[in-house]
Amino acid sequence: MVTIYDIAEKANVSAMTVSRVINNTGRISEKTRAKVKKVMEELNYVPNQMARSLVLQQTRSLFLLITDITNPFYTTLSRGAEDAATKNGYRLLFGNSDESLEKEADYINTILTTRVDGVMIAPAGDPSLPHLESLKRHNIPFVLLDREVPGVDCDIVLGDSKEGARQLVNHLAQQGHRRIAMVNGSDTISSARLRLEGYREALILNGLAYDKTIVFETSYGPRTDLSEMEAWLDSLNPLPTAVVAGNNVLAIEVIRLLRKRSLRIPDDISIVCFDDFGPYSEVDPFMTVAAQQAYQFGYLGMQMLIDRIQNKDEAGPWKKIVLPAELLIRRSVSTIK
Amino acid sequence: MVTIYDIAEKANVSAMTVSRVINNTGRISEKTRAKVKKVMEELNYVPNQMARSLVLQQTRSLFLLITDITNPFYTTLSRGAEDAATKNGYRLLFGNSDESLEKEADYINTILTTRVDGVMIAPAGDPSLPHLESLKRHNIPFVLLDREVPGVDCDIVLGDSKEGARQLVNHLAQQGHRRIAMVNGSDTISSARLRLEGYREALILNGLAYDKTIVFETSYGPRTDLSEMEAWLDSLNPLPTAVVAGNNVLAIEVIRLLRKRSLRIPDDISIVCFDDFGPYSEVDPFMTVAAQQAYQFGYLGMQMLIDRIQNKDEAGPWKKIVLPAELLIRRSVSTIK
DNA sequence: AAGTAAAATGTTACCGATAACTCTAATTTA
DNA sequence: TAAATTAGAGTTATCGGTAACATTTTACTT
Repeated sequence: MVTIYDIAEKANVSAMTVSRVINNTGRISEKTRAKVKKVMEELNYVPNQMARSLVLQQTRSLFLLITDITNPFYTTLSRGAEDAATKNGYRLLFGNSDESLEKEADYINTILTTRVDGVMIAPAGDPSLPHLESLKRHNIPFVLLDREVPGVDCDIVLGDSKEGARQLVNHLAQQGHRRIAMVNGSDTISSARLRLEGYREALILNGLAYDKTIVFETSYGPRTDLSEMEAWLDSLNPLPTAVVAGNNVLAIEVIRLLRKRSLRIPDDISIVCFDDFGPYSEVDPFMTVAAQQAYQFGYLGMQMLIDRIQNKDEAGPWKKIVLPAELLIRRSVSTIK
Repeated sequence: MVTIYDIAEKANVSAMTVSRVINNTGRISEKTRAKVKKVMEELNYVPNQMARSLVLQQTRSLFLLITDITNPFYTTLSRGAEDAATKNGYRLLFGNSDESLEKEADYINTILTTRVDGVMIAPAGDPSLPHLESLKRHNIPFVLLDREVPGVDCDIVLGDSKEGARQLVNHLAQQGHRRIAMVNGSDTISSARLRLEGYREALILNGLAYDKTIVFETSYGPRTDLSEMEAWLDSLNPLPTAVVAGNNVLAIEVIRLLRKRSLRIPDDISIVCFDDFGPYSEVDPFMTVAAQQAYQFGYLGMQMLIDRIQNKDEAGPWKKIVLPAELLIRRSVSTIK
């Protein structure tokens, strides 16, 4: 491995002079600068970021931890985050926790040991609290995405889950649906709680009763085994005329089960969900959704994070951005006379 | 920041003893070990990976560079890579080059300066050559994904692009299509060249002429401006009865343009493409595709990479894995009498 | 009880960079 | 022309760990 000492020796200067050329600091004569640069090229020199970070006590890199890399909500969010990070001269690294607290813990460990300058994180849920406390303890600035965690004060970007759920249910009610089921993410996740609340409130506002036997709670992430969900679905008698899914992944899984039973959508049963399907909705604009501004989640969150990092001393009040969801009416809901 | 020296002082031992406790190396009495561990907990000690990597000359982390984080082919591939990396005790970092040579160069720089142990990379194209040479020069093991780069010898995982394209065209021909257009990725990308070749060969085998005016070449990645593609589409007279898209992203963009013209699929025009849409095909199994084994790309590639890293000295011959594509017939192709 | 092997711990140097300070030669100023 | 700046370098210490070697304890032999 070529080091600044190798360069220094070959160029007949001190290592410090090489460092100055690399970083464009201090005073260097044009002649020496040229000489050093030439040697660097000749030897294919690449600075060692670890050595540098060790002394500088900063890495110029940020971390984005999402819970499902195959979910277009998060990949679109990632693009927003990436754009904002790059624009500000930061390197962005990604991690995927898979909605798992254990994987999240591993990534938190990576984050702490590699001393990144800041973190954007979609927490696995309320039990992520110790992970976030750990970040706090070690003074690593972070921004929460999409999910609040009780007991944690920080900058955060949220979607308006309650209002989004209300819109979905209102739409179904307006189309004449009276028996509306819900498949939702875990109760330990703030957005799931709010979506359930919105669902409930909208039911009542539309003169419908809330019936907890037609609400199924599970994980937001894709599961390998659908049998539990299947058992729940089979237990419903009569079948609901519509299902609200807590996110796009759940919607797909419900659809898979419905297809298995040869139930047609929307003829036999209607379905709506949170989050759009990225570009794939265009292939066939089928699902009626409450679309969230995924790109903005990432972009705005990243701006907040960088802001926080660069003004670490000032420590203004915590900021909270709430982005509204938009109801996109497509073909997955039937009208009931 | 708490260091091993802080621990050492408080526990009344030397820094080396602390290091030994952390790494479970050397001989330590149970009493000291317990004492040191207690102090580490009290002070919330987290090892500094940079300092460690600096002396160990290895990071235990790998890098995966993909070209489109919003493409389900790559996100599914990522999951495969992640699983294989985690299983082997490696940390995996992701980067997204967006099919851009410049962004790729930035990531290569990150890779070199951060001294990761190995890299899996879907190169932006043939012009990625210098980037890969750079990795070689600095002795960083890498595995290529999905795309060959002339002039580079290395381990690689490929899809059978030629055969996949043949299958798509054969299917169209069997359904009676005679005028089959193609929208393809850049000629600087090996998979695009092979897909074009497969398309061409299959045309001829089906007694159809190859007409280069109905082949449009562009980037695989999503573009913000569709006007060029639109102009090409408008120039086609008569309109082809079917379009083969070089990947899923291109298929979506073609569909967007066709919809804009109120052309119905498959009634007015049929479309097929390479790569499936991940779970989203389930929402509405619409598009007939040559599905690639995305997860396997990542998983097998990662295994090769780790193998190469762990047997760096042995240096066996370069390995090449070619994964077949599977034709999934759905509803986007009409039958012409 | 003295000698020795094994176990437990400590010392020193180094990984590759940069900050802070020092030094020398050239240039400016009075 | 001597004194004071200033430009252009170099020296040394340090970031937080670990390897290799050195040393001290402890346990075991005879």
